[in-house]
Amino acid sequence: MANQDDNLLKKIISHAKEYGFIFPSSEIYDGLAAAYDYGQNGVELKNNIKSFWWKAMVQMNENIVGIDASIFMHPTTWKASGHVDAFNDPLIDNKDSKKRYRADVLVEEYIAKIEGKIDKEVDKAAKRFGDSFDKDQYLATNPRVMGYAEEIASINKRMKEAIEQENLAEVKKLIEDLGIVDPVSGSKNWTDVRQFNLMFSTELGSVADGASKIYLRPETAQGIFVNFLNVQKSGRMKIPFGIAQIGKAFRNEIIARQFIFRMREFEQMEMQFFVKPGDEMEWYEHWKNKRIQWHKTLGLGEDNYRFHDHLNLAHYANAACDIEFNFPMGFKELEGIHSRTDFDLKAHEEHSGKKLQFFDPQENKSYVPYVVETSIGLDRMFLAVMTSAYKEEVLEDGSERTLLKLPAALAPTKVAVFPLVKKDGLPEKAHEIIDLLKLDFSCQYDEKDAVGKRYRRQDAVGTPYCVTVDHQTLEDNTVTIRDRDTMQQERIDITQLHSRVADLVSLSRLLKQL
RNA sequence: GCGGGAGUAGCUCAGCUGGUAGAGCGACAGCCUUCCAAGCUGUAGGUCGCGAGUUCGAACCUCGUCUCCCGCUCCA
Repeated sequence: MANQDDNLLKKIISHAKEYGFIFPSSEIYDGLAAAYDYGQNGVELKNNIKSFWWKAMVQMNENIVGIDASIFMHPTTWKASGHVDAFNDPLIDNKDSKKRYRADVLVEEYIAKIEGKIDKEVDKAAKRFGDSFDKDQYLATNPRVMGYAEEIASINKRMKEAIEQENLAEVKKLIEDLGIVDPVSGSKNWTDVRQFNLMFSTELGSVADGASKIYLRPETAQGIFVNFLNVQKSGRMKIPFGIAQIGKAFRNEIIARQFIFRMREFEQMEMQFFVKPGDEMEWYEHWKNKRIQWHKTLGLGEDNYRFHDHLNLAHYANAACDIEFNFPMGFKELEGIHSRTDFDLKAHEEHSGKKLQFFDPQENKSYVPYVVETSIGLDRMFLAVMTSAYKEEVLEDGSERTLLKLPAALAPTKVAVFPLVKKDGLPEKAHEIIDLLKLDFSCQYDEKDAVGKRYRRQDAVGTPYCVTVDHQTLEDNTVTIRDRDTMQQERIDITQLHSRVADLVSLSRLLKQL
């Protein structure tokens, strides 16, 4: 099973490359780890996924609007969001237990042990001296306690200096000098200390002293939060309302793996829905339902989805779940739905000094709204679509075909048009048909090789419909239209072609089902 | 980071105990004119991941290095 699934991922990777969906980044220079480029078919599929999401979220909901915020944001944004403090850790691994620790935490724990010793001395002394015990005086005069205190001060000083100078070798040396052992393995077999920064930083030249270090955003959500007031005021938005955004985000993952599933540069489709405090659970349930409905409408297979409720909640959330998809490597997170409380807006109020509140005319008072977030990984969605679409079929005659059963509305090419043979005016007629269709649908023309081979080529890139011009076409203006999945053909009049195709491949057909 | 596997044509791979590269599919051009891959002819495409070393000679042996895949670790 595992092997088969490994093979499936490998096949999808090869297929994606061979047919222009996804290429390894900078391949001619040996590639760049975990970065991928979307090719000519990939970009179409990706754009179609975006479009389906955007229309489902923004166009279909009167109270949701979209924005496109800058990737660069004021550095304080990330202090407010908690990203700067929470993910700037010196990490160290124990080679025997294979456990990873925060180096500063190991040192703090060591200090805590010494503090424990001081406390013991204090307790002992308190018993000895009885009522006349003066703790402060004892701490200031007892030689043993003073020794401990000095040791703590010295460790703290070394640690502080090392961190400030970003001298990771010194941090390691400190751990070695202190003889700190792994609590699991009991060994002192440590790796070097490495700084783990979740966020990519870069320099912004023109910003004044000290503030020139800025980050590439690790999530798009903050671009929405900092624009909460702008959108609410300028759009005259009333609670409850939402702000949607599609955009790139960057995370320096410790390990980026599994094709486009976990990349350091990726694209998110997020919507933050602002609600009245107290209503958040109702809306959390609402969006759980809405989002799973969106997925199921695509028809990738209902069994391929499941919810996973978070038991350990993040610092900002009071409820959270994932929509997981059955990827080749198993069920993995595809989308997150989080009830983020008022954590973010409050944090931005504190750091910016601006009121980020909504005045409720009914209640005649202002409040900081609560937020329900839906956040889906676009690249992961792409992989989910590819995973469910990739099929190897054995046909009745024993021959095989490889095809992508993409939802028609997402397919990079909607219609391929072929002349049965490339003479007798058939190619010209085929081009006329393309001119008729290309205003609304992405089309491809192909006259090379036997027509069966051309069908297979289109199957491989997921084109849902192929139209073939034959000699009869010249007589009665009809063509055959062939369905990718069933390989069945139907002969229809050219004048009906446009409306027929529109009906089959349109996004609105899916949107109606939401 | 640790452990395992792998890098040869666009894809899948072969290449013997070392003798300076092959196949199938694919692509392109042409022939044929045919409604579901595999008819015929021709063409293009590889400093065998990269760098050293051993050797008269390295895709093959040695060392180093890079990249990819899988598992563990991390994933607000």
